Amino acid sequence: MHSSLRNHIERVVDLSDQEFGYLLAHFEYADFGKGDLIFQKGEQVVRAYYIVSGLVKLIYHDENVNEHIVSFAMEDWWESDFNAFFNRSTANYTLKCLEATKAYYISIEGYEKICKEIPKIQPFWFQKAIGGFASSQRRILSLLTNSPKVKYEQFLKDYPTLSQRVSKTQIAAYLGVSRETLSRIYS
Amino acid sequence: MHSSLRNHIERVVDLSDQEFGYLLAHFEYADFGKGDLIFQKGEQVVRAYYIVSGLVKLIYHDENVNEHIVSFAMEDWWESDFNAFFNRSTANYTLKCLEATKAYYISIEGYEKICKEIPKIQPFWFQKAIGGFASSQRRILSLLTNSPKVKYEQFLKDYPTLSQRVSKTQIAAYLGVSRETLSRIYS
DNA sequence: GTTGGGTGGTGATTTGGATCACAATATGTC
DNA sequence: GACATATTGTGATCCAAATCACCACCCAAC
Repeated sequence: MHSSLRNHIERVVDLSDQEFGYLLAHFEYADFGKGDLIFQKGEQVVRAYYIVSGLVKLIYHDENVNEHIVSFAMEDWWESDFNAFFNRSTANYTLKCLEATKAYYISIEGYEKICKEIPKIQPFWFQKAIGGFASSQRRILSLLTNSPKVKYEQFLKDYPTLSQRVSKTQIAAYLGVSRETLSRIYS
Repeated sequence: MHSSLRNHIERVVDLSDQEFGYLLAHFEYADFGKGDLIFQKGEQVVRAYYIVSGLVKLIYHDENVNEHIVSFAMEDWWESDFNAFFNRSTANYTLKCLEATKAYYISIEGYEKICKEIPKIQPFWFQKAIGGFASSQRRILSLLTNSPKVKYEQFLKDYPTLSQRVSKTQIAAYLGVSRETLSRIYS
């Protein structure tokens, strides 16, 4: 259980048992059912989630209530409306479970406390942020550049496990392609 | 000259004269002409640039040598192939000047040294990273969601000054819309 | 069982935007 | 000044993908 989170962090920075214990004390653990909303657009308190098991999607609803997928996240990934989280503002996105999901979560206060008390963890967060930024840029380029077919192939290549757990409908929404077009690509 | 960089950083963290002096010693200053390539795809040493004046674009060339615009950057913005920079890998993108540009730049070694010697600067970098990530997500949503017209309107709203300095052709490439379509939007 | 929501394949039709083509200004530079 | 080069507008044509419309599943809930 914890070991998942600990291993995850220790891929970047080493922690003593004591340090990890202190860190863990700032997290809480939650269990969500399939279809649950972890947080919704407009909510005040946004937390950052480390997913132990399960699968979630971060979505944006436009004024026509169409749903757009900002990102997926599964085991060993972090997810949140990070803009809202770090700026203590209200959520712009909604986080919904596609599968039953177990996760650790932390508040912004907890996060800041940890950074202050265990400063050596800061590079860990920074690396996550850079990774997220880089993969967003990759996705932007894919959206700008690629045909639906290539977008889909790249998705399969980049996220082989994810692509087997998410419905084609969801993948289509993520790629910005209609469900029908996606279906016709590989048939 | 320096004051620009100093003000920029001090919007997030306060620095003593001594600290800023130490920091500045790790930067170099460069002057580029219009059309110059600051770095190119495939290059080994990638630096991070703080732009004092001028305007640049970060571009990606696909296999058909079509040019796609990852981002623009102007005064008071940072730019680099940050993935290459932080991972010490070769550039995936090319950075080209759209105007004559003056910039401070730093190597990854310099960056790491500063972080170590003046740890209180770390939140500054982190905030930049989060900001970049959030705006990338916004752009992804815009690409997924909006019509060319709305994309353009949002661009004008988000980057009023930038939109007056960049040619329509460049804006069209940034938005993922053809030059002709963009032209027809507002005529 | 049966009802119903989610999923996925596929045909027919429509359309928004790409592409092609050309003209008219700028802008630059030798 | 004159010649090349970017920039923008605009018409005509084309096509890839969206949309609309059905049907066939698969499962989960009652």
